Amino acid sequence: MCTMLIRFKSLLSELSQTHQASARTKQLHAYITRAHLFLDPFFATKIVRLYAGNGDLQSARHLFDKSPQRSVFLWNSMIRAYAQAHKFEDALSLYRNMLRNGGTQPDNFTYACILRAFHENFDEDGLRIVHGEVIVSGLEMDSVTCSALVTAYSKLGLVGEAIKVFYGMLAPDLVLWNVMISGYCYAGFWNKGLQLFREMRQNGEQPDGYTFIGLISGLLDSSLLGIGQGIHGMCLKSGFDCHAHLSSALVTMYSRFKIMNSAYAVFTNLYQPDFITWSSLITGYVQCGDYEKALTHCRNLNAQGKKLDPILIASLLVAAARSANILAGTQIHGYVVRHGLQSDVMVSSSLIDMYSKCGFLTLGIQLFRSISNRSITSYNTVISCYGLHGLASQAFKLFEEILKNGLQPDESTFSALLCACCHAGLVTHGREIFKTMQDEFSIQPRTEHCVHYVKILGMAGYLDEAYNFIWSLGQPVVDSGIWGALLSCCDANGDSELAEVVAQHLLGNEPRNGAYRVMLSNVYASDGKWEDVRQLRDGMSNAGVIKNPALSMVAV
DNA sequence: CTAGGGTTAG
Repeated sequence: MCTMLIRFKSLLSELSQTHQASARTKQLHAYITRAHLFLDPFFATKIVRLYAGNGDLQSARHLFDKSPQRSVFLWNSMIRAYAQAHKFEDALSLYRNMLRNGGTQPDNFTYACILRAFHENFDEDGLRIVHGEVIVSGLEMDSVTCSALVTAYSKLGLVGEAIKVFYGMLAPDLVLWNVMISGYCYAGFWNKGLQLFREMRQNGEQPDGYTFIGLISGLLDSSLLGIGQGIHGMCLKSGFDCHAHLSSALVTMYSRFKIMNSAYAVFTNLYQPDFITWSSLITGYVQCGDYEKALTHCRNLNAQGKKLDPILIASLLVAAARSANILAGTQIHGYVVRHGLQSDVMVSSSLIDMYSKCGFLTLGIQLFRSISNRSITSYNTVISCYGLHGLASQAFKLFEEILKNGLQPDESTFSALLCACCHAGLVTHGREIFKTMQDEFSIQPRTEHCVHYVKILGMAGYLDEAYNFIWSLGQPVVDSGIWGALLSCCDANGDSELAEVVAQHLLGNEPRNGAYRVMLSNVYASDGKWEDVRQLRDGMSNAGVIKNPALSMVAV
Protein backbone atom coordinates (compact mmCIF):
# COMPACT_ATOMS: atom_id res chain seq x y z
CA MET A 1 0.00 0.00 0.00
CA CYS A 2 2.82 2.32 0.88
CA THR A 3 4.66 1.81 -2.43
CA MET A 4 1.40 2.33 -4.29
CA LEU A 5 0.89 5.60 -2.48
CA ILE A 6 4.40 6.76 -3.38
CA ARG A 7 3.91 5.73 -7.02
CA PHE A 8 0.54 7.52 -7.09
CA LYS A 9 1.98 10.66 -5.62
CA SER A 10 4.82 10.76 -8.13
CA LEU A 11 2.33 10.33 -10.99
CA LEU A 12 0.23 13.08 -9.49
CA SER A 13 3.12 15.52 -9.29
CA GLU A 14 4.14 14.69 -12.87
CA LEU A 15 0.62 15.50 -13.92
CA SER A 16 0.71 18.96 -12.47
CA GLN A 17 3.64 19.83 -14.74
CA THR A 18 2.25 18.48 -17.97
CA HIS A 19 0.17 20.15 -20.61
CA GLN A 20 -1.82 17.07 -21.56
CA ALA A 21 -3.66 17.06 -18.27
CA SER A 22 -6.72 15.25 -19.51
CA ALA A 23 -4.85 12.31 -21.10
CA ARG A 24 -2.69 11.92 -18.01
CA THR A 25 -5.72 11.98 -15.72
CA LYS A 26 -7.14 9.02 -17.64
CA GLN A 27 -3.82 7.17 -17.22
CA LEU A 28 -3.85 7.84 -13.52
CA HIS A 29 -7.44 6.68 -13.31
CA ALA A 30 -6.48 3.47 -15.13
CA TYR A 31 -3.62 3.00 -12.69
CA ILE A 32 -5.77 3.24 -9.59
CA THR A 33 -8.35 0.95 -11.19
CA ARG A 34 -5.72 -1.75 -11.89
CA ALA A 35 -4.37 -1.43 -8.37
CA HIS A 36 -7.94 -1.41 -6.96
CA LEU A 37 -7.12 1.86 -5.27
CA PHE A 38 -10.39 3.41 -6.40
CA LEU A 39 -12.03 1.56 -3.54
CA ASP A 40 -10.27 4.03 -1.28
CA PRO A 41 -12.05 7.40 -1.13
CA PHE A 42 -8.72 9.24 -0.84
CA PHE A 43 -7.64 8.24 -4.34
CA ALA A 44 -11.10 8.60 -5.80
CA THR A 45 -11.28 12.17 -4.46
CA LYS A 46 -7.97 13.09 -6.08
CA ILE A 47 -9.07 11.77 -9.47
CA VAL A 48 -12.50 13.41 -9.23
CA ARG A 49 -10.78 16.75 -8.60
CA LEU A 50 -8.45 16.22 -11.55
CA TYR A 51 -11.33 15.40 -13.89
CA ALA A 52 -13.23 18.42 -12.62
CA GLY A 53 -10.19 20.61 -13.18
CA ASN A 54 -10.10 19.46 -16.80
CA GLY A 55 -13.82 20.15 -17.17
CA ASP A 56 -14.60 16.45 -17.63
CA LEU A 57 -17.55 16.22 -15.25
CA GLN A 58 -18.90 13.02 -16.76
CA SER A 59 -15.80 10.99 -15.96
CA ALA A 60 -15.70 12.55 -12.51
CA ARG A 61 -19.29 11.60 -11.84
CA HIS A 62 -18.72 8.10 -13.23
CA LEU A 63 -15.92 7.49 -10.76
CA PHE A 64 -17.98 9.05 -7.98
CA ASP A 65 -20.91 6.73 -8.70
CA LYS A 66 -18.67 3.67 -8.72
CA SER A 67 -16.99 4.52 -5.43
CA PRO A 68 -18.29 2.17 -2.75
CA GLN A 69 -17.12 4.32 0.13
CA ARG A 70 -17.77 8.02 -0.02
CA SER A 71 -15.95 10.28 2.36
CA VAL A 72 -17.17 13.82 2.97
CA PHE A 73 -14.18 14.97 0.85
CA LEU A 74 -15.40 12.92 -2.10
CA TRP A 75 -18.92 14.33 -1.79
CA ASN A 76 -17.60 17.87 -1.48
CA SER A 77 -15.32 17.50 -4.48
CA MET A 78 -18.14 16.33 -6.70
CA ILE A 79 -20.55 18.99 -5.46
CA ARG A 80 -17.89 21.66 -5.94
CA ALA A 81 -17.17 20.39 -9.46
CA TYR A 82 -20.81 20.94 -10.43
CA ALA A 83 -21.04 24.28 -8.66
CA GLN A 84 -17.91 25.64 -10.30
CA ALA A 85 -19.21 24.59 -13.71
CA HIS A 86 -22.41 26.49 -12.83
CA LYS A 87 -24.42 23.28 -12.99
CA PHE A 88 -26.35 24.37 -9.92
CA GLU A 89 -29.15 21.86 -10.21
CA ASP A 90 -26.74 18.94 -10.31
CA ALA A 91 -24.83 20.35 -7.33
CA LEU A 92 -28.03 20.77 -5.36
CA SER A 93 -29.43 17.35 -6.19
CA LEU A 94 -26.16 15.74 -5.15
CA TYR A 95 -26.31 17.63 -1.85
CA ARG A 96 -29.89 16.40 -1.37
CA ASN A 97 -28.71 12.84 -2.11
CA MET A 98 -26.07 13.26 0.54
CA LEU A 99 -28.66 14.26 3.15
CA ARG A 100 -31.03 11.48 2.10
CA ASN A 101 -28.27 8.88 2.18
CA GLY A 102 -27.52 9.69 5.78
CA GLY A 103 -24.18 7.89 5.60
CA THR A 104 -22.11 11.07 5.47
CA GLN A 105 -22.97 14.32 7.19
CA PRO A 106 -22.22 17.53 5.29
CA ASP A 107 -19.41 19.54 6.85
CA ASN A 108 -18.64 23.26 6.85
CA PHE A 109 -17.00 23.03 3.40
CA THR A 110 -20.07 21.35 1.94
CA TYR A 111 -22.17 24.25 3.18
CA ALA A 112 -19.68 26.84 1.96
CA CYS A 113 -19.84 25.30 -1.48
CA ILE A 114 -23.60 24.94 -1.65
CA LEU A 115 -24.20 28.44 -0.27
CA ARG A 116 -21.98 29.89 -2.98
CA ALA A 117 -23.94 27.97 -5.59
CA PHE A 118 -27.13 29.59 -4.28
CA HIS A 119 -25.94 33.14 -4.49
CA GLU A 120 -24.40 32.57 -7.91
CA ASN A 121 -27.74 31.18 -9.02
CA PHE A 122 -29.58 34.18 -7.46
CA ASP A 123 -31.69 31.77 -5.42
CA GLU A 124 -32.77 33.64 -2.30
CA ASP A 125 -35.36 31.10 -1.19
CA GLY A 126 -32.92 28.22 -1.56
CA LEU A 127 -30.35 30.17 0.42
CA ARG A 128 -32.73 30.68 3.32
CA ILE A 129 -33.62 26.99 3.36
CA VAL A 130 -29.97 25.94 3.49
CA HIS A 131 -29.36 28.54 6.21
CA GLY A 132 -32.00 26.70 8.21
CA GLU A 133 -30.26 23.42 7.57
CA VAL A 134 -26.98 24.94 8.72
CA ILE A 135 -28.58 25.85 12.04
CA VAL A 136 -30.08 22.37 12.42
CA SER A 137 -26.71 20.78 11.70
CA GLY A 138 -25.13 22.85 14.48
CA LEU A 139 -22.59 24.54 12.22
CA GLU A 140 -23.95 28.06 12.54
CA MET A 141 -21.06 29.13 14.75
CA ASP A 142 -18.45 27.76 12.38
CA SER A 143 -16.33 30.50 10.83
CA VAL A 144 -16.12 28.95 7.36
CA THR A 145 -19.88 28.46 7.18
CA CYS A 146 -20.51 31.95 8.53
CA SER A 147 -18.25 33.58 5.97
CA ALA A 148 -20.07 31.75 3.22
CA LEU A 149 -23.44 32.84 4.64
CA VAL A 150 -22.37 36.47 4.92
CA THR A 151 -21.02 36.44 1.35
CA ALA A 152 -24.12 34.77 -0.05
CA TYR A 153 -26.53 37.17 1.67
CA SER A 154 -24.58 40.27 0.69
CA LYS A 155 -24.19 39.23 -2.94
CA LEU A 156 -27.97 38.84 -3.11
CA GLY A 157 -28.42 42.33 -1.70
CA LEU A 158 -29.61 41.10 1.71
CA VAL A 159 -27.09 43.00 3.82
CA GLY A 160 -29.42 43.00 6.80
CA GLU A 161 -29.36 39.23 6.94
CA ALA A 162 -25.58 39.22 6.47
CA ILE A 163 -25.13 41.54 9.46
CA LYS A 164 -27.27 39.33 11.66
CA VAL A 165 -25.04 36.37 10.85
CA PHE A 166 -21.90 38.46 11.36
CA TYR A 167 -22.88 39.77 14.78
CA GLY A 168 -23.98 36.27 15.77
CA MET A 169 -20.31 35.34 15.85
CA LEU A 170 -18.53 36.31 19.04
CA ALA A 171 -14.98 36.33 17.74
CA PRO A 172 -14.92 36.99 13.99
CA ASP A 173 -11.75 35.87 12.22
CA LEU A 174 -10.03 37.87 9.48
CA VAL A 175 -12.03 36.25 6.68
CA LEU A 176 -15.30 37.04 8.39
CA TRP A 177 -14.31 40.68 8.91
CA ASN A 178 -13.31 40.81 5.24
CA VAL A 179 -16.50 39.36 3.85
CA MET A 180 -18.66 41.66 5.99
CA ILE A 181 -16.65 44.73 4.93
CA SER A 182 -16.91 43.66 1.26
CA GLY A 183 -20.59 42.92 1.81
CA TYR A 184 -21.28 46.48 2.97
CA CYS A 185 -19.24 48.01 0.15
CA TYR A 186 -20.75 45.75 -2.50
CA ALA A 187 -24.20 46.89 -1.41
CA GLY A 188 -23.14 50.52 -1.76
CA PHE A 189 -22.63 51.27 1.95
CA TRP A 190 -18.95 52.19 1.66
CA ASN A 191 -19.29 54.31 4.77
CA LYS A 192 -20.43 51.40 6.88
CA GLY A 193 -17.66 49.32 5.35
CA LEU A 194 -15.12 51.87 6.51
CA GLN A 195 -16.67 52.00 9.95
CA LEU A 196 -16.39 48.23 10.26
CA PHE A 197 -12.80 48.46 9.01
CA ARG A 198 -12.01 50.81 11.92
CA GLU A 199 -13.78 48.50 14.33
CA MET A 200 -11.73 45.62 13.02
CA ARG A 201 -8.47 47.44 13.64
CA GLN A 202 -9.60 48.43 17.13
CA ASN A 203 -10.07 44.72 17.72
CA GLY A 204 -6.41 44.28 16.90
CA GLU A 205 -6.93 42.55 13.57
CA GLN A 206 -4.43 43.40 10.78
CA PRO A 207 -6.02 43.99 7.35
CA ASP A 208 -4.83 41.99 4.36
CA GLY A 209 -5.25 42.35 0.58
CA TYR A 210 -8.85 41.13 0.69
CA THR A 211 -9.78 43.83 3.18
CA PHE A 212 -8.50 46.68 1.01
CA ILE A 213 -9.95 45.24 -2.19
CA GLY A 214 -13.35 45.05 -0.53
CA LEU A 215 -13.16 48.70 0.49
CA ILE A 216 -11.84 49.94 -2.85
CA SER A 217 -14.33 48.17 -5.08
CA GLY A 218 -17.19 49.86 -3.23
CA LEU A 219 -16.03 53.34 -4.21
CA LEU A 220 -18.07 53.91 -7.35
CA ASP A 221 -18.76 57.62 -7.35
CA SER A 222 -15.98 60.01 -8.30
CA SER A 223 -16.88 62.24 -5.35
CA LEU A 224 -15.18 59.55 -3.26
CA LEU A 225 -11.77 60.22 -4.79
CA GLY A 226 -10.35 61.56 -1.52
CA ILE A 227 -11.41 58.45 0.37
CA GLY A 228 -10.00 56.25 -2.36
CA GLN A 229 -6.68 58.04 -2.19
CA GLY A 230 -6.66 57.65 1.58
CA ILE A 231 -7.18 53.90 1.30
CA HIS A 232 -4.54 53.74 -1.41
CA GLY A 233 -2.16 55.42 1.06
CA MET A 234 -2.98 52.83 3.72
CA CYS A 235 -2.28 50.05 1.21
CA LEU A 236 1.17 51.50 0.55
CA LYS A 237 1.84 51.87 4.27
CA SER A 238 0.85 48.27 4.88
CA GLY A 239 3.28 47.18 2.19
CA PHE A 240 0.82 46.10 -0.49
CA ASP A 241 2.33 48.11 -3.36
CA CYS A 242 3.14 45.00 -5.41
CA HIS A 243 -0.05 43.10 -4.73
CA ALA A 244 -1.45 42.03 -8.13
CA HIS A 245 -5.13 41.82 -7.17
CA LEU A 246 -5.02 45.00 -5.14
CA SER A 247 -3.27 46.89 -7.93
CA SER A 248 -5.93 45.84 -10.41
CA ALA A 249 -8.61 47.06 -8.03
CA LEU A 250 -6.77 50.39 -7.68
CA VAL A 251 -6.30 50.74 -11.45
CA THR A 252 -10.03 50.13 -11.88
CA MET A 253 -10.91 52.61 -9.16
CA TYR A 254 -8.82 55.40 -10.71
CA SER A 255 -10.24 54.51 -14.15
CA ARG A 256 -13.76 54.87 -12.77
CA PHE A 257 -12.78 58.30 -11.46
CA LYS A 258 -11.34 59.07 -14.91
CA ILE A 259 -7.87 59.75 -13.51
CA MET A 260 -5.80 57.66 -15.87
CA ASN A 261 -2.49 59.18 -14.75
CA SER A 262 -2.97 57.69 -11.30
CA ALA A 263 -4.18 54.41 -12.76
CA TYR A 264 -1.10 54.22 -14.93
CA ALA A 265 1.14 55.10 -11.97
CA VAL A 266 -0.22 52.16 -9.98
CA PHE A 267 0.29 49.95 -13.01
CA THR A 268 3.90 50.98 -13.67
CA ASN A 269 4.70 50.44 -10.01
CA LEU A 270 4.35 46.71 -10.59
CA TYR A 271 7.46 44.81 -11.52
CA GLN A 272 5.59 42.33 -13.68
CA PRO A 273 1.90 43.18 -14.08
CA ASP A 274 -0.19 40.08 -14.71
CA PHE A 275 -2.81 39.68 -17.39
CA ILE A 276 -5.73 41.01 -15.37
CA THR A 277 -3.85 44.13 -14.30
CA TRP A 278 -3.08 44.77 -17.97
CA SER A 279 -6.72 44.18 -18.73
CA SER A 280 -7.83 46.62 -16.01
CA LEU A 281 -5.59 49.33 -17.45
CA ILE A 282 -6.72 48.77 -21.04
CA THR A 283 -10.38 48.70 -20.02
CA GLY A 284 -9.78 51.88 -18.05
CA TYR A 285 -8.55 53.67 -21.18
CA VAL A 286 -11.57 52.34 -23.10
CA GLN A 287 -13.99 53.66 -20.49
CA CYS A 288 -12.30 57.03 -20.44
CA GLY A 289 -12.62 57.23 -24.20
CA ASP A 290 -8.90 57.05 -24.91
CA TYR A 291 -9.20 54.33 -27.54
CA GLU A 292 -5.76 55.01 -29.02
CA LYS A 293 -4.00 54.31 -25.72
CA ALA A 294 -6.17 51.27 -25.16
CA LEU A 295 -5.16 49.78 -28.50
CA THR A 296 -1.49 50.70 -28.06
CA HIS A 297 -1.32 48.94 -24.69
CA CYS A 298 -3.13 46.01 -26.20
CA ARG A 299 -0.41 45.72 -28.84
CA ASN A 300 2.22 45.87 -26.06
CA LEU A 301 0.46 43.05 -24.29
CA ASN A 302 0.18 41.05 -27.49
CA ALA A 303 3.88 41.63 -28.22
CA GLN A 304 4.63 39.77 -24.98
CA GLY A 305 2.96 36.74 -26.49
CA LYS A 306 -0.09 37.00 -24.22
CA LYS A 307 -3.38 35.82 -25.69
CA LEU A 308 -6.36 38.14 -25.30
CA ASP A 309 -9.28 36.64 -23.44
CA PRO A 310 -13.05 37.12 -23.95
CA ILE A 311 -13.39 39.83 -21.31
CA LEU A 312 -10.63 41.98 -22.75
CA ILE A 313 -11.87 41.42 -26.31
CA ALA A 314 -15.36 42.52 -25.30
CA SER A 315 -13.87 45.64 -23.78
CA LEU A 316 -11.91 46.44 -26.94
CA LEU A 317 -15.00 45.94 -29.07
CA VAL A 318 -16.75 48.56 -26.93
CA ALA A 319 -13.93 50.92 -27.89
CA ALA A 320 -14.35 50.08 -31.58
CA ALA A 321 -18.12 50.54 -31.34
CA ARG A 322 -17.97 53.86 -29.48
CA SER A 323 -15.46 55.33 -31.89
CA ALA A 324 -17.37 53.75 -34.81
CA ASN A 325 -14.03 52.33 -35.90
CA ILE A 326 -15.07 49.49 -38.17
CA LEU A 327 -11.46 48.84 -39.19
CA ALA A 328 -10.33 48.10 -35.64
CA GLY A 329 -13.55 46.16 -35.13
CA THR A 330 -12.95 43.83 -38.06
CA GLN A 331 -9.32 43.34 -37.00
CA ILE A 332 -10.52 42.18 -33.60
CA HIS A 333 -13.07 39.97 -35.34
CA GLY A 334 -10.18 38.44 -37.29
CA TYR A 335 -8.33 37.77 -34.03
CA VAL A 336 -11.46 36.15 -32.61
CA VAL A 337 -11.80 33.81 -35.58
CA ARG A 338 -8.08 32.92 -35.59
CA HIS A 339 -8.24 31.99 -31.91
CA GLY A 340 -11.54 30.16 -32.09
CA LEU A 341 -13.34 32.47 -29.69
CA GLN A 342 -16.51 32.99 -31.79
CA SER A 343 -18.60 30.72 -29.64
CA ASP A 344 -18.02 32.79 -26.49
CA VAL A 345 -21.25 34.59 -25.69
CA MET A 346 -19.57 37.74 -24.43
CA VAL A 347 -17.41 37.97 -27.55
CA SER A 348 -20.18 37.29 -30.04
CA SER A 349 -22.57 39.75 -28.38
CA SER A 350 -20.01 42.52 -28.44
CA LEU A 351 -19.16 41.74 -32.07
CA ILE A 352 -22.82 41.99 -33.05
CA ASP A 353 -23.12 45.24 -31.15
CA MET A 354 -19.93 46.62 -32.69
CA TYR A 355 -21.11 45.96 -36.28
CA SER A 356 -24.47 47.48 -35.52
CA LYS A 357 -23.02 50.61 -33.89
CA CYS A 358 -20.64 51.04 -36.82
CA GLY A 359 -23.68 51.11 -39.10
CA PHE A 360 -23.49 47.53 -40.39
CA LEU A 361 -26.62 46.12 -38.77
CA THR A 362 -26.96 43.37 -41.42
CA LEU A 363 -23.47 42.07 -40.67
CA GLY A 364 -24.38 41.90 -37.00
CA ILE A 365 -27.57 39.97 -37.77
CA GLN A 366 -25.66 37.58 -40.04
CA LEU A 367 -23.24 36.93 -37.21
CA PHE A 368 -26.11 36.35 -34.81
CA ARG A 369 -27.68 33.82 -37.21
CA SER A 370 -24.37 32.02 -37.64
CA ILE A 371 -23.66 31.35 -33.97
CA SER A 372 -24.88 28.08 -32.60
CA ASN A 373 -25.22 28.76 -28.89
CA ARG A 374 -27.50 31.77 -28.70
CA SER A 375 -28.05 32.79 -25.12
CA ILE A 376 -30.54 35.32 -23.82
CA THR A 377 -27.70 37.88 -23.92
CA SER A 378 -27.22 37.32 -27.68
CA TYR A 379 -30.94 37.91 -28.19
CA ASN A 380 -30.92 40.99 -25.98
CA THR A 381 -28.05 42.44 -27.96
CA VAL A 382 -29.81 41.99 -31.31
CA ILE A 383 -33.10 43.33 -29.96
CA SER A 384 -31.38 46.45 -28.72
CA CYS A 385 -29.59 46.84 -32.08
CA TYR A 386 -32.89 46.63 -33.97
CA GLY A 387 -34.39 49.08 -31.51
CA LEU A 388 -31.63 51.63 -31.94
CA HIS A 389 -32.02 51.34 -35.72
CA GLY A 390 -35.75 52.02 -35.33
CA LEU A 391 -36.81 48.52 -36.41
CA ALA A 392 -39.21 47.75 -33.57
CA SER A 393 -41.21 45.11 -35.44
CA GLN A 394 -38.03 43.06 -35.98
CA ALA A 395 -37.24 43.45 -32.27
CA PHE A 396 -40.65 42.04 -31.32
CA LYS A 397 -40.20 39.14 -33.77
CA LEU A 398 -37.04 38.19 -31.91
CA PHE A 399 -38.88 38.40 -28.61
CA GLU A 400 -41.32 35.81 -29.94
CA GLU A 401 -38.39 33.69 -31.06
CA ILE A 402 -37.02 33.77 -27.51
CA LEU A 403 -40.30 32.44 -26.15
CA LYS A 404 -40.59 29.85 -28.92
CA ASN A 405 -37.11 28.52 -28.13
CA GLY A 406 -37.95 28.21 -24.46
CA LEU A 407 -35.46 30.84 -23.29
CA GLN A 408 -36.28 33.01 -20.29
CA PRO A 409 -36.40 36.76 -21.07
CA ASP A 410 -34.69 38.87 -18.40
CA GLU A 411 -34.60 42.51 -17.30
CA SER A 412 -32.37 43.51 -20.20
CA THR A 413 -34.73 41.93 -22.73
CA PHE A 414 -37.54 44.22 -21.59
CA SER A 415 -35.24 47.18 -21.37
CA ALA A 416 -34.27 46.63 -25.02
CA LEU A 417 -37.91 46.17 -26.09
CA LEU A 418 -39.04 49.33 -24.29
CA CYS A 419 -36.16 51.19 -25.87
CA ALA A 420 -37.28 49.92 -29.28
CA CYS A 421 -40.82 51.21 -28.64
CA CYS A 422 -39.37 54.52 -27.59
CA HIS A 423 -37.33 54.94 -30.77
CA ALA A 424 -40.23 53.90 -32.99
CA GLY A 425 -42.86 55.88 -31.06
CA LEU A 426 -45.02 52.82 -30.33
CA VAL A 427 -47.16 53.88 -27.37
CA THR A 428 -49.65 51.00 -27.34
CA HIS A 429 -46.91 48.35 -27.70
CA GLY A 430 -44.94 50.08 -24.99
CA ARG A 431 -47.83 50.07 -22.52
CA GLU A 432 -48.49 46.43 -23.31
CA ILE A 433 -44.94 45.20 -22.89
CA PHE A 434 -44.45 47.18 -19.67
CA LYS A 435 -47.48 45.41 -18.24
CA THR A 436 -46.52 41.99 -19.62
CA MET A 437 -43.09 42.29 -18.07
CA GLN A 438 -44.61 42.60 -14.59
CA ASP A 439 -47.71 40.42 -14.89
CA GLU A 440 -46.43 37.50 -16.94
CA PHE A 441 -42.72 37.48 -16.22
CA SER A 442 -42.79 38.90 -12.68
CA ILE A 443 -39.98 41.33 -13.40
CA GLN A 444 -40.20 44.49 -11.30
CA PRO A 445 -39.42 47.63 -13.31
CA ARG A 446 -35.99 49.08 -12.62
CA THR A 447 -34.88 52.66 -13.20
CA GLU A 448 -33.97 52.04 -16.84
CA HIS A 449 -37.38 50.50 -17.57
CA CYS A 450 -39.13 53.51 -16.03
CA VAL A 451 -36.95 55.94 -17.98
CA HIS A 452 -37.92 54.27 -21.25
CA TYR A 453 -41.54 54.10 -20.25
CA VAL A 454 -41.70 57.78 -19.35
CA LYS A 455 -40.12 58.63 -22.71
CA ILE A 456 -42.54 56.41 -24.62
CA LEU A 457 -45.50 58.21 -23.03
CA GLY A 458 -44.02 61.68 -22.87
CA MET A 459 -42.60 61.89 -26.38
CA ALA A 460 -46.00 60.90 -27.76
CA GLY A 461 -47.53 63.84 -25.88
CA TYR A 462 -49.05 61.89 -22.96
CA LEU A 463 -47.22 64.08 -20.46
CA ASP A 464 -49.87 63.82 -17.76
CA GLU A 465 -49.89 60.05 -17.93
CA ALA A 466 -46.10 60.02 -17.65
CA TYR A 467 -46.24 62.41 -14.68
CA ASN A 468 -48.85 60.31 -12.91
CA PHE A 469 -46.85 57.21 -13.62
CA ILE A 470 -43.84 58.66 -11.81
CA TRP A 471 -46.02 59.55 -8.81
CA SER A 472 -47.46 56.04 -8.84
CA LEU A 473 -43.96 54.66 -8.20
CA GLY A 474 -44.52 55.88 -4.67
CA GLN A 475 -40.84 56.13 -3.79
CA PRO A 476 -39.71 58.90 -1.47
CA VAL A 477 -36.92 59.80 -3.87
CA VAL A 478 -37.48 58.80 -7.48
CA ASP A 479 -34.24 58.36 -9.40
CA SER A 480 -33.34 61.64 -11.07
CA GLY A 481 -32.94 59.85 -14.40
CA ILE A 482 -36.71 59.26 -14.45
CA TRP A 483 -37.56 62.93 -13.79
CA GLY A 484 -34.86 63.82 -16.32
CA ALA A 485 -36.63 61.73 -18.95
CA LEU A 486 -39.86 63.63 -18.29
CA LEU A 487 -38.05 66.96 -18.48
CA SER A 488 -36.67 66.12 -21.91
CA CYS A 489 -40.23 65.25 -22.97
CA CYS A 490 -41.43 68.65 -21.74
CA ASP A 491 -38.60 70.17 -23.75
CA ALA A 492 -39.67 68.29 -26.88
CA ASN A 493 -43.35 69.18 -26.37
CA GLY A 494 -42.68 72.76 -25.31
CA ASP A 495 -44.63 72.41 -22.03
CA SER A 496 -43.02 74.98 -19.78
CA GLU A 497 -45.50 74.69 -16.91
CA LEU A 498 -44.86 71.00 -16.32
CA ALA A 499 -41.16 71.54 -16.99
CA GLU A 500 -41.00 73.88 -14.01
CA VAL A 501 -42.66 71.35 -11.72
CA VAL A 502 -40.32 68.62 -12.88
CA ALA A 503 -37.31 70.88 -12.54
CA GLN A 504 -38.20 71.43 -8.88
CA HIS A 505 -37.78 67.71 -8.26
CA LEU A 506 -34.61 67.49 -10.30
CA LEU A 507 -32.65 70.49 -9.19
CA GLY A 508 -33.50 69.69 -5.60
CA ASN A 509 -31.69 66.37 -5.95
CA GLU A 510 -28.94 67.29 -8.36
CA PRO A 511 -28.46 71.06 -8.30
CA ARG A 512 -25.15 70.86 -10.16
CA ASN A 513 -26.39 68.95 -13.18
CA GLY A 514 -25.88 71.34 -16.09
CA ALA A 515 -27.79 69.27 -18.64
CA TYR A 516 -31.06 69.57 -16.70
CA ARG A 517 -30.68 73.36 -16.42
CA VAL A 518 -30.02 73.67 -20.13
CA MET A 519 -33.11 71.61 -20.90
CA LEU A 520 -35.24 73.81 -18.66
CA SER A 521 -33.81 76.92 -20.24
CA ASN A 522 -34.66 75.53 -23.69
CA VAL A 523 -38.27 75.09 -22.62
CA TYR A 524 -38.40 78.68 -21.34
CA ALA A 525 -36.85 79.91 -24.57
CA SER A 526 -39.33 78.11 -26.79
CA ASP A 527 -42.07 79.75 -24.72
CA GLY A 528 -40.49 83.17 -25.12
CA LYS A 529 -39.77 83.48 -21.36
CA TRP A 530 -36.44 85.16 -21.92
CA GLU A 531 -36.25 86.64 -18.43
CA ASP A 532 -36.40 83.14 -16.92
CA VAL A 533 -33.75 81.95 -19.36
CA ARG A 534 -31.43 84.77 -18.33
CA GLN A 535 -31.89 84.03 -14.61
CA LEU A 536 -31.23 80.36 -15.09
CA ARG A 537 -28.13 80.87 -17.23
CA ASP A 538 -26.73 83.51 -14.90
CA GLY A 539 -27.38 81.21 -11.97
CA MET A 540 -25.39 78.52 -13.73
CA SER A 541 -22.35 80.62 -14.46
CA ASN A 542 -22.39 82.14 -10.97
CA ALA A 543 -22.50 78.69 -9.38
CA GLY A 544 -19.85 77.43 -11.79
CA VAL A 545 -22.16 74.76 -13.21
CA ILE A 546 -20.98 73.57 -16.59
CA LYS A 547 -22.85 71.66 -19.25
CA ASN A 548 -20.45 69.37 -21.08
CA PRO A 549 -20.92 69.75 -24.81
CA ALA A 550 -22.22 66.64 -26.57
CA LEU A 551 -19.91 64.98 -29.03
CA SER A 552 -20.42 62.69 -31.99
CA MET A 553 -17.77 61.09 -34.06
CA VAL A 554 -17.35 58.75 -36.99
CA ALA A 555 -14.18 57.13 -38.24
CA VAL A 556 -13.45 57.98 -41.86
C1' DC B 1 -14.44 29.83 3.32
C1' DT B 2 -13.33 35.85 1.42
C1' DA B 3 -10.37 39.03 -3.36
C1' DG B 4 -8.62 42.03 -9.03
C1' DG B 5 -10.52 43.21 -15.40
C1' DG B 6 -16.79 42.66 -17.76
C1' DT B 7 -20.67 41.97 -23.42
C1' DT B 8 -26.41 44.00 -23.98
C1' DA B 9 -27.70 51.17 -22.47
C1' DG B 10 -28.76 57.38 -23.80
